[in-house]
Amino acid sequence: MGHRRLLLLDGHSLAYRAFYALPVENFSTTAGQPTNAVYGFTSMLINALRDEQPTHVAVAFDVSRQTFRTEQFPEYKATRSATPEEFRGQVDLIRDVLSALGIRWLEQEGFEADDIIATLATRGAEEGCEVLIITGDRDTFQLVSPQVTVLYPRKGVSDLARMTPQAVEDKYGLTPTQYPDFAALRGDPSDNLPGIPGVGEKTATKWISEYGSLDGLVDHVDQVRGKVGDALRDALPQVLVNRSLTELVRDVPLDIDLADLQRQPWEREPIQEVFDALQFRVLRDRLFETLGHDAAAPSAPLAPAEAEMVADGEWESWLARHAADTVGVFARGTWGAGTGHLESLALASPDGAAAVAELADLGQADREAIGDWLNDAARGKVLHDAKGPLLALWAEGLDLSGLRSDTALAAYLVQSGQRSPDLADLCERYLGRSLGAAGEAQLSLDADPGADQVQSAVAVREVSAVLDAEVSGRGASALLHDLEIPLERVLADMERVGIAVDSAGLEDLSSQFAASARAAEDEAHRIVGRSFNLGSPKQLQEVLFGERGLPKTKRIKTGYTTDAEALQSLYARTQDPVLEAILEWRDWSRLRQTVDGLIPLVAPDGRIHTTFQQTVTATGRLSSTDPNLQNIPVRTEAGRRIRSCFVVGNGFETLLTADYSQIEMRIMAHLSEDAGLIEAFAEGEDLHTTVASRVFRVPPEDVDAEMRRRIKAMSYGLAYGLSAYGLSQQLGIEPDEARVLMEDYFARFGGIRDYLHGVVAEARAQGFTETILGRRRYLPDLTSDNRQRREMAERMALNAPIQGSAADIIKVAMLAVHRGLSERGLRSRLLLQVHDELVLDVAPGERDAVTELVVTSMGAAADLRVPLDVSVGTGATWQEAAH
DNA sequence: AGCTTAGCGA
DNA sequence: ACGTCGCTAAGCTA
Repeated sequence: MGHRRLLLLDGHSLAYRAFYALPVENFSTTAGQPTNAVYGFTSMLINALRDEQPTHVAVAFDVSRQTFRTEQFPEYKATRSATPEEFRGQVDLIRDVLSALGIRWLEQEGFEADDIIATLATRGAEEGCEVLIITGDRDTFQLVSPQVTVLYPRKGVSDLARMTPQAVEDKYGLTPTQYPDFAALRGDPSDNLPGIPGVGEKTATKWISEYGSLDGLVDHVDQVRGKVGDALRDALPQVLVNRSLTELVRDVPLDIDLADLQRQPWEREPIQEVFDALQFRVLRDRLFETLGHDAAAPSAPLAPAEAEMVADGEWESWLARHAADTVGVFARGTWGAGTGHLESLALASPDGAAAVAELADLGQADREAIGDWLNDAARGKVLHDAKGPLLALWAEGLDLSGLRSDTALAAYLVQSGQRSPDLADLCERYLGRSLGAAGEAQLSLDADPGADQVQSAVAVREVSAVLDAEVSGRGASALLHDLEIPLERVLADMERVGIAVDSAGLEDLSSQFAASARAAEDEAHRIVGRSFNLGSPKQLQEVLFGERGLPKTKRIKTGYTTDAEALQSLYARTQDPVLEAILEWRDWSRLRQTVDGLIPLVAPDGRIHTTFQQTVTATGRLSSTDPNLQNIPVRTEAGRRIRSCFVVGNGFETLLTADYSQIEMRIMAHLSEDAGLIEAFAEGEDLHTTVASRVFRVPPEDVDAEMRRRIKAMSYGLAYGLSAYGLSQQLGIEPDEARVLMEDYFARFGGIRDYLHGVVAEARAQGFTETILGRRRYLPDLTSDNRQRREMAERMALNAPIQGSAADIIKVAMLAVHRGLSERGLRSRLLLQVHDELVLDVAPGERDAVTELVVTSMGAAADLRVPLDVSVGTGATWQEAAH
């Protein structure tokens, strides 16, 4: 066995050091959680792992202030001020970091972290380990020996003094064993240990070196002359108390062996997750760099598969021999914006055979053989993120049937909430193997250039087997195989088709919006009397709060907010005309920006082909990128002019939009089984008016606009975990008034309150929430000691089943619509999904059939305790089709 | 290049 | 601190 090196850290002391060394305003998450202590601690830890290369690591924490020392001396550390608010919670975050890194942390009731460290250091040294201790507490200097070194932060978190026996002597003129004697004489203000009047470090050192130890000094205490001698004799009892408190306990009962502290192979995923949550990007990269060089770290590469050379004309027979169920396929090529280009396909057969087909090199017969195989639904394939390859295949005139699984979709269902999984990550996680090690071999000349691809194809096969079992174990097989996988093809189709736009109309809007923005900008500059960049929050703050002396708004990281809400309230108070001009400029330039973002994305076919992301949201929704067509303006007249530029396609009769009305409240009614809410839907009148009439106990006709507005905000807010405070803010009423409103609401709709409480309790017990189709969202923070994190998780738990079930339902509807169109031989086609809305191009003569199909499909997508109401509109533009 | 602010949608 | 889920653009900072 090689040389063992044990690294011990004092969690609390280092966290405190970091907390005071790093400005909290520079270290917090966007959610406002301070992270300076976590950052500083983690940074020190990473540096130590890198520089010291320990084989064993442990971190010790204090449990509480009550220890055997406070029993002996109640004043011990009594003058320490209360823990600052910003520090609290950060220790838990440090523990999260340690857990992710696989590093053990220890605490023991009645003892301080120092005692645990002393115990482990003593044991380690006895067993022949080299021991390194990082702590901000100088009492540990007594542990220093030839085997034990203390690393003591001089200042900040990066400058550590290396305290060897020699270094202790150089600094204090004393040996490490003499140090606690010296400390007892000197006293320690931070621990509230009194010193001796007139005796400082100099005298204390002199005495200890003269008499060798505190015991020696006590034996000769009568010989000490002068006033300090009297002071010493007076204070002697206290000095002895000091000495016993300073002595570290070296035999704390710890249920742990040195072997338990051995460094574990690290897992990328939990580390990624924790560091992402803390928003430690740089630190994360530094960590991976550091750990990447660890001997223990990298897992064995996936066994390299030999790619067979398939001769010209031999593909049909190769496929017949090898391509049984289920072949891993890895496509190389490019794709996006509804199209693509395929370079090659790597195939990995279950019999171990593998081959690569370079599309450009294929003869006619081979191409047909591969095309037939791809199209044969009876011969199964698995891919990773098949939507892109599917687009590329289509662009090559090929197609794909028999997609048995998709590792990206399976991984998404198993661990949503994580960023979209790439194949290498999955390989690492589910096979414990690394992917891409073949890349090194590629540097040599005789390396097989297809090795990487083949390896990926093998990985897809193997990962898929593990993941599918995992999915099945969670009861999510139907969700994967009957919903997400078939939907992938529907989305590819929607992307391929795209939606037609009126490019000239967009160009017009761009110049109109630009002109209006310019006018507002000129006006703002004129009022201020000089030119400045309206788009710069920084300059805007200078102008508003500096030059014009307007009252300060809500604080943000970089000063004071200038968001629209704040500017409007400022305007209401000050009537400063520049605020109007700024807001107007913002509106126009935002519109122009939206339009200018669309124009370059219009494809040569006159259509915009967005990309739907199927594996990014935490709740199961789709998202849309390049461009995002799920946030095209609709609320203002000018915004709707943009919608008017999305038009019916050439050769089609009309656009059709269909949306669910109040789907989230309907899901709430279903899940909560609240009789009142179910009845309110059954009545079919205006929902918010009906609910308001019950809450306010007045007939529906007496519900005025304000009552309806409040109830609507309340109803929707509930699904998001709205607090009384939040409701009061939104409605512009007092928190007490909002609280009364909530109480009245729940008095009539108690089922909702019970459901909301229940969903959080259940999620806390199970660790996850579930949608009506069994889509899970894991929320480990529900049991966090950190209130902010816990409450955030609770709101997510309230919302996820509702938002996620709505996503499930419209996905089911999309499959039904897509299938219905093709089964009925209709030419109309799905274009867009906007969470609760579908947009279609309707072919001539198909309006009634499509309307019927869409309404039926959407209405029947789920069997809820309330009906699913669908409203439909048609028109030449997206705007006209709205209803 | 990455973070922050702002703002659009459901 | 105080309602969820997204995406994009611009300015600013390193």
